[in-house]
This record gives sequence, C-alpha cells and structure tokens, in this order.
Amino acid sequence: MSAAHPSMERLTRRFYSTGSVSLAQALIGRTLVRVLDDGTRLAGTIVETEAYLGVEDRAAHAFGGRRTPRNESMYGPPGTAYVYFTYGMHFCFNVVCGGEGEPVAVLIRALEPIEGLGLMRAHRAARLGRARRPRELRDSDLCSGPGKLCQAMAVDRKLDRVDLTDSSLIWLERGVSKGFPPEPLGNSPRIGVGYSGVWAARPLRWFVRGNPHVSGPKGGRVA
DNA sequence: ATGACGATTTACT
DNA sequence: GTAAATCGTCATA
Repeated sequence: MSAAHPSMERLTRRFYSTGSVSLAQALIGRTLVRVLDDGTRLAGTIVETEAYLGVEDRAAHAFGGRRTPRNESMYGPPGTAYVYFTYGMHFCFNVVCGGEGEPVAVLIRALEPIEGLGLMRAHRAARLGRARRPRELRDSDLCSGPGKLCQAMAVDRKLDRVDLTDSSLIWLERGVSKGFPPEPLGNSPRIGVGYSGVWAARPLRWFVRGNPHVSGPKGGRVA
C-alpha cells in the first residue's frame, strides 16, 4: 500500500494531537478501516462524531479527573482507541486526542459503509431478535449508531487501548474526497447525555446533513 | 457485598 | 411514543 493515493494515508499521531472539538469535525469524511483476524477488511466513512472535553465535561467518562481501569485508555497518547462496554450489551468506539495524558476523546457515532457490507450485515443480523420475520437489513441499518457500528465492524474490548497509528487491526485513513464532507456540517447537542446538566445542551455533535447513515430518525436529527 | 446506572438498540402499544 | 433487554463498572458500606 503506497502512500501515493491520498485515501490510503493513515492518520498520524500529530493529526490526533488536537482538541476534541476540532478533531470531531476533522474526522468527518475520514475512513475507518478494520482488518479481522482472518484478513477480511471492513471499512466505512465517518459521518457522525461527538466531542468529549475531559475533566470539566460532566458528560465525559473522565469528568472530575476520574481514572479507572475502564477509562484508562483515555489517558493514553493521542491516537489511542478507547472502546468501552455500556448498557450491558453494546460497545462504543472512541479516538483519544488532546495533549499527552489528557483524557479527551471523540466518539465515532456513525459510518457510511464502503467495504465488507456483506459481512457487516451478517454481524448485525446475528444480534437481532428472531421473533420477527428477518427482513434484509438496509445499508443504513449497518453502522448508523455507535453500538451498531461496533457490531458491524467487530469492534469489542480487545481493541481497547490499541494504538491507531500503529495497529494492523484497526486504523483511520485520510480518505476525504473533494467536496466531502459537505459544508457546513450539521451540529447539535450530544445524544444520550441528558444527565449532564448544562453540558447536555452544548452542541458537540457533528454529522453530515441528510446522510442516511447518520443515527436517529431519518438520519440527521436536529439542525 | 450491594445496588444504581449507563456516551444504546430494539421491539412493541 | 414507551419500555425492555442486560451486565460490567464504580461508588458506597
């Protein structure tokens, strides 16, 4: 894989060494690549992100400087993967950023699948209820949410603490084509953080307007 | 040892 | 729209 083609360039430590508000926007349009143990390659374009600001952000896992085995990877170097388990059944994938040792991260909330759709569909279907007639999952049902994309991309706690600048299992590539992402990006309060007081209202979520792979009703939700 | 709680998704009324 | 599913984690005791 030469670096001749821009879309093949892996994002560097330097790229991740910035604040989460900046990175959350810069990650829209980039490509998340996952290579399974058997060599199968899965990939998608990031279309929705959320910034978590660190110790002062009540919605963040590192609020108040909290540091536990669960969120330890947030204290790792920029470019570290932070994968956590939540609601007793879902994983969420984050990219650590900010300064060295600062517990700051960006949550990847949705992807537009571009490679390995068949396997993604299989991964997702395996977790759906069987009570109902198993209708074919649409492309927009594969990665349109933080938990969903982890199912589709086979991201689980084994990838927590992985170095995205060096791993052969998962990484991000420059992957932005001309005219994408479209400006201006959609921007809204973060999802699922209603418990965080004034922080719940801060517009720290970004997404590609009108893109069907964005989470929420008819993909988009709020401005 | 115990209990409350999720950076969610799905199914159902 | 509302509620169930489901369990690791962390604060409290």
